[in-house]
Amino acid sequence: MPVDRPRTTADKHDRIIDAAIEVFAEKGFHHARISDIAAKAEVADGTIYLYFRNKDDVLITIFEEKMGMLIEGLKQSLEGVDDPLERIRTFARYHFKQVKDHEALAEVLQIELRLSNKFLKEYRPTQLWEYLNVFAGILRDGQERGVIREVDPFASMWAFFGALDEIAMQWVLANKERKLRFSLDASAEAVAEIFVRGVAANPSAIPVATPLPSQFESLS
Amino acid sequence: MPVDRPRTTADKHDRIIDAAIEVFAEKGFHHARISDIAAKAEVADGTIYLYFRNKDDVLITIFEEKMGMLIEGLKQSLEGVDDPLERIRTFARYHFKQVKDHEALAEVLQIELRLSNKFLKEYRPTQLWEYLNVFAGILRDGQERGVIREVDPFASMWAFFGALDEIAMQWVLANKERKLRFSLDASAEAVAEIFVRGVAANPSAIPVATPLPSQFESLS
Amino acid sequence: MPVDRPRTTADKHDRIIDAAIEVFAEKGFHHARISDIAAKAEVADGTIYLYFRNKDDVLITIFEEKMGMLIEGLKQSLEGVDDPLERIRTFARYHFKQVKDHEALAEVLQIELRLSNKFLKEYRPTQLWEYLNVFAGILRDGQERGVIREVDPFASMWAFFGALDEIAMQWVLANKERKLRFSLDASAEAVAEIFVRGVAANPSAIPVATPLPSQFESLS
Amino acid sequence: MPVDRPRTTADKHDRIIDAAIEVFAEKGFHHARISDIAAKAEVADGTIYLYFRNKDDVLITIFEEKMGMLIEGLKQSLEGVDDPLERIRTFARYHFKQVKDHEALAEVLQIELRLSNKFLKEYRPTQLWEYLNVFAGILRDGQERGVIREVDPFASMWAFFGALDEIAMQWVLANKERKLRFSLDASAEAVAEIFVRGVAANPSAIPVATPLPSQFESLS
DNA sequence: AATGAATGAGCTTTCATTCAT
DNA sequence: AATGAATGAAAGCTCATTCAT
Repeated sequence: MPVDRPRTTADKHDRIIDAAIEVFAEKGFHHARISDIAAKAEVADGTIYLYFRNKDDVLITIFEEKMGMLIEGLKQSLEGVDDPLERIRTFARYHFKQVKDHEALAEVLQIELRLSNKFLKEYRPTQLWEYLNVFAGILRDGQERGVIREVDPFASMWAFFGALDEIAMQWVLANKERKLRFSLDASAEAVAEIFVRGVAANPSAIPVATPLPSQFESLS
Repeated sequence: MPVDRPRTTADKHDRIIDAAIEVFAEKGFHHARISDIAAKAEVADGTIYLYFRNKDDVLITIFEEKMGMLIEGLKQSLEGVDDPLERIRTFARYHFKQVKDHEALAEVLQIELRLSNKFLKEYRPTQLWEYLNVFAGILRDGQERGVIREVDPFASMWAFFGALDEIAMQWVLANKERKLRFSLDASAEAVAEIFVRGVAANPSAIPVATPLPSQFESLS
Repeated sequence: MPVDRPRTTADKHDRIIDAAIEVFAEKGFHHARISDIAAKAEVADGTIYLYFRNKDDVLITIFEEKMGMLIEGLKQSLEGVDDPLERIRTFARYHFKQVKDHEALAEVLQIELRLSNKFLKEYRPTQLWEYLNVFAGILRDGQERGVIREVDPFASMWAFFGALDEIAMQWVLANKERKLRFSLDASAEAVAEIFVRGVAANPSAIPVATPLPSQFESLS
Repeated sequence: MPVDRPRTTADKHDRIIDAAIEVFAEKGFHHARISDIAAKAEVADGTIYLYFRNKDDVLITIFEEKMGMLIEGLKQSLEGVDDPLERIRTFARYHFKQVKDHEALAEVLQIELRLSNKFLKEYRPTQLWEYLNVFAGILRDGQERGVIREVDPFASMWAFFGALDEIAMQWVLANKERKLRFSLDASAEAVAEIFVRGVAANPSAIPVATPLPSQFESLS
């Protein structure tokens, strides 16, 4: 019964991923050195290349694995919610909650990932589409039920994601610089409300919610 | 009427900017060499440093100068339009028209600019805020007139921009790879319609437009 | 009668030389830019090339002109001194006095000049030889008079200069760093005494001077 | 008994140092490229940076390691010599012998090292002080024995080194240009004799040596 | 599987110098 | 004589990746 085998277990893959998230968040993808990640994961530099093709692959893998988890979580969050319009709200709330709950990961996914040539220009983010397809599915379902008007699910889905993403981006950047952060919760409601009413077949039937206060003033 | 005055005029600044846009769009910011830009602008490498601090400064300057022009153009486009909801539609149409009309520039502003550490992490894009403030102004004006409901102008503005930007991004990326492009015109209408209804005080009064067809299928 | 012609006089040559001494002393020869010198001399960059072949030429000219003055001064200092041994002492005292009285110039001549490839490897410092020949002359004269023994004037001259120069160098470096400086006056006496006795035909006849105290302790 | 083991041994440090001495002597420190050194040492450019911080560090390391050896050798040379005055002569002879026996190294230490900003302005040449302290030690010992008069060991030490160094410098420069070289052996005796008599308590007791002929004529 | 020493490609930027005005 | 905008050469260093052990 081996005592003191603190990190021997072959969880090297995970250790590298976790180390990379921290290092990328701290120094940025471009300034992060493989040797930094290796040191933090307590493996040799070369070992990283047994698990990943190259530095970009580490970043991409972070994206894929974490997106997989996010998709799972999203689906779970939506499980108990039936009304398509309420599902839209749930989606927005879930999205921002993840950003708030996983700062380092959010920084990597929001910022560093976008700074990668490979990701932006060559990679097909299948996982992202799957994530967004959940939204398109909500719309299609709502359209079948007659709750949502005839909107193009694809255009709407990208617009929705763009809105969530931009606000998440601003929040992460502000958070990174320790500037006064605006409320992500309020943002979730605001964005959700615009889209709910924007796609609803009968927007007049939607009860007017009192908007949560205090938004973004500090940024302009 | 001077024919063939190849490089006499002291418009070196503009020549460098224009050359840089082409080179950045073609090779990407990171792979673009100063000497590439200099060659295309028909100046010496060192001359670029008489007009710009460094490579990043060239990129940032492209952003600032072109955004200045876009803001001007946007304001002109809105001049004849009175109805706040119609102004939202005009904004969206204008935004996408610029993307379509200036491919190289759009590629630089959509892609290369985002790949710049300096821009993303250090630069305060005042011009972007000014651009977006036009949208916030539309909302405030509409709220005063009672046409637009109580939405947070800031959150809405970022959501609106995020939606436009994401779709523009997808279009530019698809365009870059010569993949079948979806219709930006249709997207403009779709996004505009969501936001118009999303922020309208009385959405039921908005006539249902027949959505333009054919969206995004090629991307998924 | 021209009023207010502060710098119009065609003393540009001198203005450039003086500016260069200051700039070289302050930033070092390598880091000094021609434009720095031009700015301080209040002339255009190109103007410097009307008066000097290149940057090295400015440095060399400083050496030549200032050495010319030093040689003159040295000869004047020696004028009233007849005894060859005393002339050696006078030489040493004069050398160190110049170092102490002209800090910026000393820094340029002691440090920056030596850092110049051109000066060290290509230039024939005729002026330096003339300066040292004064010492060789003292020796030869002393030998004719029988006061100085059969030493090789050339070897002795370089040894003497080396000794003066090394101590001057240490003092300038210490002075530059604002470290506690040792006494140049005491050093003059010490070095002079070694050489006086070292070359004297009859050293026993030389009265033993009480050495000045406090030397160099701070440097080791 | 392995013949032909060209680069297997992990003596890369030494190989780089030796290559650097040759390259620095041949092309000068400033014109020597890292790739030149790497090629001569038969390692990759980057390998040099595994062993040295930068180009200056290579130069400084040459100084430190070689000075360490010189100090050792000096101490050995002095081992059998008891008389302080004779020890001074031994010091001078040793110094010049090293210059003559290691031409490339002498060129680097005499010339290139002095052309280095880092070395001249920032570096504290501890090893040099140790080398010179040997001389100061000789003086102190001689003073205790009453053989050497009351001279300041510090001033004398720098003067002695300056004298040796200047003559070595002139010889190396002349040697470099293939000009007629003067005799370093004769110079050793000449300089030694000046300092021996210069610091001796009883110079009259020193037998007059016939000076070695032919000095320096070719230089003036 | 793991290591880590070794590799080598890649390019911005400065600034002395020129020369048209 | 004077200007100063324009030129263009030149190389150190980093670090992702490899591969012998």
